[in-house]
Amino acid sequence: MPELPEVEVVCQGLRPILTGRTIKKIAFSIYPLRLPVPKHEIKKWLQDQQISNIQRRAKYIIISTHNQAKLIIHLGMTGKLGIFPTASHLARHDHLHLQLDNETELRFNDTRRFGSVQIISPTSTDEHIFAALGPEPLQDKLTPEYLQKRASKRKQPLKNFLLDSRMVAGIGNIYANEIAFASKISPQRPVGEITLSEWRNIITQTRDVLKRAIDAGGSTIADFIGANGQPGYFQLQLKVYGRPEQPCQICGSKIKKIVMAGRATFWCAMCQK
DNA sequence: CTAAGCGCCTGCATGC
DNA sequence: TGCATGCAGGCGCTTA
Repeated sequence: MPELPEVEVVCQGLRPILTGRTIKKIAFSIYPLRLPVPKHEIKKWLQDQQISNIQRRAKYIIISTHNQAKLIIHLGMTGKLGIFPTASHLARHDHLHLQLDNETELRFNDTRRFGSVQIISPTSTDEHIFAALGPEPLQDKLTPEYLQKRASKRKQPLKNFLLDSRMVAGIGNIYANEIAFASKISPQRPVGEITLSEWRNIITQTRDVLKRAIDAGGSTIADFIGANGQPGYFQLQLKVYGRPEQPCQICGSKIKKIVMAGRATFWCAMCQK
């Protein structure tokens, strides 16, 4: 499910619910996630701590506590977070639950276990989890000049470049496709030859696509808080992703599908050059 | 340094 | 009905 907009919606939904709550009890499943779960450290730093804030960086969810610890959750491909009554049954693939001081608990469920749960201790200045990440697409640090510089002399296709979190943070396969379409640039165009004004437009389109997706997901926050954790009706607005052989909404020619960097890639060969 | 490929997992749709 | 195959929205590691 989750790319930047979905993760942002999750953070927005969790913020008013979790902020100010105290973590009373922490438990884990026996299954490993993609990275080793530091169970002992998590209990050590989060037990009986009050939650101070919920933030997002790239696709990471950051749950901060008053002792300056940070719980870092990545949803991977199939991760979900939800709030449930403490008394309710755990579901298959629930891997972490944080019992709160109001008879509810936060549960992390991840079928494929591509997600991760990490902790940054209060004393640590080590933020290596985030060290290599490029700028947030919705923040001012992302500029046309920056992108042109990172792209210079590279032959890498635009779509692969957009998917590289070291260049820009948080863009996944769906939105890389949608951004290339909105920018009218082929996903296969080598980034080294993209002009400054094209980069300016790519940034504009990126922000537009992501913001509209966040807004669409935002309307379903109430759903996700309950049982099913399925944010987002933005899929109804997707122009190319998942629409092979269907007519382009701009020119009517058939949407093409190929595989790039091992990922499904969709585009309109008429509109995107 | 860049760029591509693989593996980690489960579940679902499809075709025989 | 069963079984094999391919595919899925991420990302870190290895290889060239």
